Amino acid sequence: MGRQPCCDKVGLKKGPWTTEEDKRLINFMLTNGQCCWRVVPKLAGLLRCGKSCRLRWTNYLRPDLKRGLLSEEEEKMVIELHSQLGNRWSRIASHLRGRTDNEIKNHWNTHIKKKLRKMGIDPLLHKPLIPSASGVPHQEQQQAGALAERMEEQEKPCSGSSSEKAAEGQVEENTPSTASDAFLSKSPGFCTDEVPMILSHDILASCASTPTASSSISTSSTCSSSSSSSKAAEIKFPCMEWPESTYLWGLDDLMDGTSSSIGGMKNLIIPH
DNA sequence: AAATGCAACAACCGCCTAGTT
DNA sequence: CAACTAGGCGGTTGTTGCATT
Repeated sequence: MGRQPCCDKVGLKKGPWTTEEDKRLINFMLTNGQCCWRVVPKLAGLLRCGKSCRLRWTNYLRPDLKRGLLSEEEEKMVIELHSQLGNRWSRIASHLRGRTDNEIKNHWNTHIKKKLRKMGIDPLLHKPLIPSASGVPHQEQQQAGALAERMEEQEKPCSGSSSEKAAEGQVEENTPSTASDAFLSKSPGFCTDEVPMILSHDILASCASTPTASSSISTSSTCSSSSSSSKAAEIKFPCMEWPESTYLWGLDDLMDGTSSSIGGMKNLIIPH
């Protein structure tokens, strides 16, 4: 037989996370680090499934996350990476320090898509939009098919982790071939060669040492449109950035009045 | 000031892959 | 090797807050 089921899904809570739940999860993660998600809700005293905890942690509670809108540079990077990788948000996110796949996906759907369309660039294929009599949906359908073919071609040489490397290699080696590529190439100094990969030891190192790029950048260049978020940005916290909800209950509360929990952060293994 | 519409984003759902027994 | 699950990913939906009427 295989593993035990992740959760019985009976009596589990759904919907938005409460402050209390966030607090419990953060406390647990700080104390124990990331382990088997299946046991996290049980040990943390949460009526959530492990999947939900993982999502909440990776997308919102992780201390190394940047908050607020993507900067112009980040947007360019996303467009460039999307032109090469398609909707592979997690892979795109891995090139952007402190950003999650969910965040990038949302930003793409709400901001970048519109921007590109306004500029006459198709957000799917990164090529100039061609007005067709049959309407956009049909056109997009064709383009989606073309993209799929393109992606397949990119993936052909190998599979699994090796294909991942291949895709990344292509990102670095490809010359501008699409409209958005051309647009991006107009921006001097932007090059995917310079895109840093986030490795777990980077994160750990940044938490353990000096304030990171995320803590210095996010408060200024990526300030959120919401007033509450900018309120959160006013509060300084050494070497890591916490979401607004975290600020609300106070650091003493969160850290349990000890610095040992921060030390515990060193043991965290953060994916991406 | 209230109602309505829209935009942004957090969270869920379902599928896929890799790992375990 | 087959059966089964955990974890991860991408698509979609639901909720919330803001802007406009």
